[in-house]
Amino acid sequence: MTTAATQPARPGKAVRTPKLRADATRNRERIVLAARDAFVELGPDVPLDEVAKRAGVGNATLYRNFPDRTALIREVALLVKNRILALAETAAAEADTAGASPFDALQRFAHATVEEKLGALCPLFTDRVDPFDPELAETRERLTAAVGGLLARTREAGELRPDVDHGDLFIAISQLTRPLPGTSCRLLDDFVHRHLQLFLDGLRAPARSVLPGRAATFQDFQAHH
Amino acid sequence: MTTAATQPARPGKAVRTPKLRADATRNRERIVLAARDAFVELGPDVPLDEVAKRAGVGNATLYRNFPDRTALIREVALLVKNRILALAETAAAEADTAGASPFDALQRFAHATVEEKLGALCPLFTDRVDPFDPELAETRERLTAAVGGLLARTREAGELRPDVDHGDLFIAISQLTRPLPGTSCRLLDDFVHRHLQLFLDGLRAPARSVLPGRAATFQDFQAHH
Amino acid sequence: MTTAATQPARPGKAVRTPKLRADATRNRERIVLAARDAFVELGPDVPLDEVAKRAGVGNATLYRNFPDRTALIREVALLVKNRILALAETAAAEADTAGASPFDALQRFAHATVEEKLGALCPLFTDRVDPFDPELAETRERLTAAVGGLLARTREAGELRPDVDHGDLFIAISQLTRPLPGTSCRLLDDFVHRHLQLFLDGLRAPARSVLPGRAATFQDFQAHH
Amino acid sequence: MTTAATQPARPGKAVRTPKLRADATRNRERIVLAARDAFVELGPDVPLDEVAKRAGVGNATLYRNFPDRTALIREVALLVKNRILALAETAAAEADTAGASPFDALQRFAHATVEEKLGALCPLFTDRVDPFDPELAETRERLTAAVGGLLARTREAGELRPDVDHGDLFIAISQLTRPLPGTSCRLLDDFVHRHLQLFLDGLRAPARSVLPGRAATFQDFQAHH
DNA sequence: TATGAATGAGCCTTCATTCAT
DNA sequence: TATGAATGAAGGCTCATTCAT
Repeated sequence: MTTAATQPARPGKAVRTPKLRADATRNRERIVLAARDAFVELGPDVPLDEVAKRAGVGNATLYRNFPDRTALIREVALLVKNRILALAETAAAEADTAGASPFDALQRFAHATVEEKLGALCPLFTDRVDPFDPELAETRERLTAAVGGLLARTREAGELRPDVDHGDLFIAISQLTRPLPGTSCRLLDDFVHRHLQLFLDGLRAPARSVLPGRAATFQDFQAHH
Repeated sequence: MTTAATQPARPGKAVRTPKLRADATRNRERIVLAARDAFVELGPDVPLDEVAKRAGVGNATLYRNFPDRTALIREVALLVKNRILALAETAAAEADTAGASPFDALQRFAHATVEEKLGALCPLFTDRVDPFDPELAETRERLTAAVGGLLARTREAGELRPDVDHGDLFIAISQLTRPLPGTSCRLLDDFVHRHLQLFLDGLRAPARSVLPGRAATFQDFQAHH
Repeated sequence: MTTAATQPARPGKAVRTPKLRADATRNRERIVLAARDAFVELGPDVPLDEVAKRAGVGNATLYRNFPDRTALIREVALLVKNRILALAETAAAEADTAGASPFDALQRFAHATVEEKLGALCPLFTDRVDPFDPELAETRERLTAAVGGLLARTREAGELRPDVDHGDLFIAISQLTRPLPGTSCRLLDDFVHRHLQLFLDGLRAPARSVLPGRAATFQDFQAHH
Repeated sequence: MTTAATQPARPGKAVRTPKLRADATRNRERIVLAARDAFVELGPDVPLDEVAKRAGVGNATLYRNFPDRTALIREVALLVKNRILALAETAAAEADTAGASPFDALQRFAHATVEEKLGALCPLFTDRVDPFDPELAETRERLTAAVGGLLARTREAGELRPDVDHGDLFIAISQLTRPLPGTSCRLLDDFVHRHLQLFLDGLRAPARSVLPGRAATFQDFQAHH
């Protein structure tokens, strides 16, 4: 989806070009996946040589594809956000199903993002990706829309306290699920879902307190992540 | 002779004897405070030269006082834990006041730990301090006792859901209030108290869900922090 | 594929394949030789940056090839021991020649080791190389065998006092020829062969004294060097 | 002997001055002795703080007495040379005793210098002390005279080969007894006297070889040590 | 004067990034 | 294009030397 729409019809030398491009694309993907895993396991300061080794490519190949760490992070961000977008769209659909509890869909979505390592990867997104990057912006908008729909549906069903917004959800999820640096995040995993659930319980209507500050929007989440 | 009990009453030359030592002690303190702030702002990998610069001393002076990063972290941990201990003891006392709501005391304590940067400093405590350090152990025990009393009181008052323990509180607080590395944590501060409050709302009795896993004890918190 | 046996007969592109590797190998060799010379001239604590500069490479290149000082020392040790082994084997052959004086061969060998800087490099071998390193062990065994044969032959010829062994020879040679640290060893060279000769005169049968202690074996030499 | 001839007769304030001077002198001596031992055990690069600690004084006291490492080395050199001078004078006297073997006296002297760590300390003397230092020069001359007499006596007795001189003796002794850097010199001590004896056997008349080069004088030894 | 503390310079090592094949 | 190698710029830490008490 990233750099896809290449001319398949061109004759001549082009016949060999797609072959190479397939290889290159394969390499790109392996690097991005390796980077995501390395970031999750070793933290955002993992040496890029380590990423290259995990991807099974030379370090220079990594640099050829991603001129610097920021460019690689951008790709990981895109990957993760797209996967979370898919989860959000699924959850939104579930929430719209007749007879279903929108809050249940919301909860499933929240817990599912943990598996996508949203928390582990958030540190990457901070002030290291261009906030005006168009492709990221598009994903962001679609994610905002999907989660916005989900929340709206939940609110309409009277299950969500009215004084919270998308940003509150995302910021809190990413905070609660963020592993300690240098720790293989297994340690935390024992309690992540537990504390996330406590937070979700706090989101449920009726509100049990008056919240300080204002509701966080997706903009606020972006500002951080 | 090492630290405090210098003759307060004696005038004259006697005041000059501890003078140099006073200077050194002052330096130690400045370094620890600078370290705490630097850790909070720049994360646990902040160059020690940066800490020295902030403290206004040469880097070797830092190394003279703290042979390595671990020793410095230990001192910061001690400082922070002692300050939080004081907060916990205050809160426990408030909770015992007739007519007061123990949960209110708990909430005030939780929000107060944010100002002490509990979350910012937790990453330091992980596998970087000796878990058997006696001084740290003592502080830990006193902290466990104080918070344990506070929670017990709250539980007895029927304000706390029964399926949570100290560890849940500390782990979640430290996660929710942990700033992103490299971010001046002002960004997060806008929402920290808000999301902490949502979590506290989730802690209130009656429980709104069945929590997965088991209650986290202070041991679990220590294992991480 | 690693080192040598590249197709010598094949023309064309095949010659280019090992090219880069040849470059790297060349670099390794330059580093080892530069290290040997630097160790000889400046002593075993010479800054590795100095070695890198002499080799004409960046310091990180040195570290890429030799992860630490020990690894570099190991390579120098191997180089020197192999060169001395060659001398010993030559001398052993000469000693076996009919009509030749085995003691003369021994003396030529001893003086030749001076040019190989045995003494200059011995300090490196002490407790800085793994005593169980297999490659070093093999060289050591072959060296022991060659010199042992040479000494046995000399002893049989009645030219060597009977109360000495290999270790006495090696320890004394390395001591007598060891330059002062920080001294370009030219100063010493004027007298090294002279004093070595005096020592060799002392080795000659018949013994002119009763030696204290016991004969030093190659093990003893290894223990030091 | 170094800074001794202080006016004992002066009245007035001077009565307290000698007291202090005695203290200071005591400190100087302790520092020099500690330095000698530290040099022997840890090598010529031992941190001066280590020397100060061994001497039981603050590091600044060391610097007050010896402005830099060179000055301290000079004092150690003086101390050691004076002690060896005493040995040489004793040996010369023994050599002159009717019926005694001058070569035996020479041998005893040579072995005795080992205990004075001549070899261990020689590296200090190299290009780190001023060759024109008058006090050192005086000691040197007296040492030359004493050993010269001893050698002359031995030569006259027909026990010493005629083609060697003082320098040969001193250079070889210091080489043979020099410990490996970083090694507590116990390791070497097992064999030092043994190899020194072999060298002495080589010195004995009649000469068993033609020596290369020229006889080394005390000047040559000084050039190195 | 003697001392503990402070300082700056230097070496080892790692890592992001570039180069040559 | 993909690769292994090379590079330089930091950061951690030690030590000789100076300062302030």
